[in-house]
Amino acid sequence: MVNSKDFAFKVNKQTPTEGVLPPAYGTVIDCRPASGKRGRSEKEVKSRQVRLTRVPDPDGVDCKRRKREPHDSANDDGAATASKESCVGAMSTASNSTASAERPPAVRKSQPAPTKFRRGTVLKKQVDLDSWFTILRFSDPAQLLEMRTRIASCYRFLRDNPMLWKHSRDHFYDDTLPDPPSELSEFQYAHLRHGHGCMSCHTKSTRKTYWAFLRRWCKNCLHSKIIKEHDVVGMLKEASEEHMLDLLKCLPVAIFDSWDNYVGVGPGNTHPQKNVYVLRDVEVLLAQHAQERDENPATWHAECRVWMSEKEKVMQERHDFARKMELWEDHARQSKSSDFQEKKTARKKYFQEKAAELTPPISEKELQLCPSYRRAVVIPKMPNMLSWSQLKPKVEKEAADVRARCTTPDARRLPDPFGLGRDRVPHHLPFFSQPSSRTTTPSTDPFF
DNA sequence: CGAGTCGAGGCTCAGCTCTG
DNA sequence: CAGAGCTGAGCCTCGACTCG
Repeated sequence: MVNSKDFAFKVNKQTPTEGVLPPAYGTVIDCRPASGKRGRSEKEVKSRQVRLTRVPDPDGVDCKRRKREPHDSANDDGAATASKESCVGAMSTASNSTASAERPPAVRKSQPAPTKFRRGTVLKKQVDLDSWFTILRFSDPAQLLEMRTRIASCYRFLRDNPMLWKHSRDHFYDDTLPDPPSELSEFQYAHLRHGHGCMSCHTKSTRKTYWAFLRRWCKNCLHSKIIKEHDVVGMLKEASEEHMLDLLKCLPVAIFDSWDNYVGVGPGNTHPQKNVYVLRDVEVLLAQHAQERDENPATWHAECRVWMSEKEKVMQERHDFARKMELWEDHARQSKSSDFQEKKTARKKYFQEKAAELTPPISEKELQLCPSYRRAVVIPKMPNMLSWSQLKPKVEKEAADVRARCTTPDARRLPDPFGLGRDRVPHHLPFFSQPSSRTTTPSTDPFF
């Protein structure tokens, strides 16, 4: 920020982006005291935004340091314009400088200030739907889901624009997420990925989605709904012994381990893993099978195979998708975990370096004894000056406490802080140096 | 200049997942 | 199957910023 007599000139954040950059601008904030004529005649002195001009500095003299010409002072109202023109003039070539000098100063219409959002204040100007579409295309799918479920006015818009979800998904996950199967809408897909809560008993904390079943259930609900393969075979045999094996292929299947934990999408053949189905899926399939058979008894024998192959195709698509999704989740989990580990390591290293620079320095072993440090290094975020400034006073206090404890006459009765044994205290630490056998009183030196 | 707002980061805890 | 580790939600504090 540059202060120039009654004006504060703030350079707004210019985030670098791809492609052609928008013209840089700053905000001129009018700080003149509302006195004299201005204070009475003008209702409101508005701050304004102006474009910034890149000024080459061949002579090492920039616009701000330019000597003020006598005619400048004569025209105080046009000071800003004149100054701006001189900057532009410095950038212009010789050929166009004359032309630009002759041209009357262009009156640039100041941009309206961006709308400020205030809690409890309804915006007067509505944002049009095209703008919303563009904004939401680049939003986090989890955020879209939140908006669709919580904001009534967004519900229809998000419901009627499936491409919005797809673009948001592709953009946010960089095209790495598998496309949903045909039986799943984009919203349902997002709901399974980002939603929380059991879809049966509505337990809030459930997060695990069983992609083989396209459902998110808590463990209790999952176990109450599943049925083992030999029971399914019995049910199918009872309905249609002839088509039993084909019907089995029309059902979503998952693999469970010997402790009844979900392993992944099925079918699996390795012992002791077992194939598990959802009872409701079996019941629905059998009901549909019976209905189709009863509606067309004459042609059913011929149509049965077509009907089942359609079902099988859908199920195959689901299983392929579920496998891809589980692989993706595995990969995402691993990369997230290694990313967190890197951040924690960086945090540890940064805090240790900063602690070593203190007076007196705090060593790594001392840090390990500070609860605040131990808590701080498990937070999976990159360290910065702010996080260190928050940790520093706590660590200094705790390290001082540790030192005080270790030097009191009772210290020998306290648990060994390093677990190294009383005679093996780290001698490199100044405050752990062994007291002389002749001195029995604690040292009066604050740094021991 | 004080009150209000907002976002970032710290911290805790319950529930979930992983591993042996 | 149990325990360790991870994760996200919720709450809190603090500093930056805005408004009246």
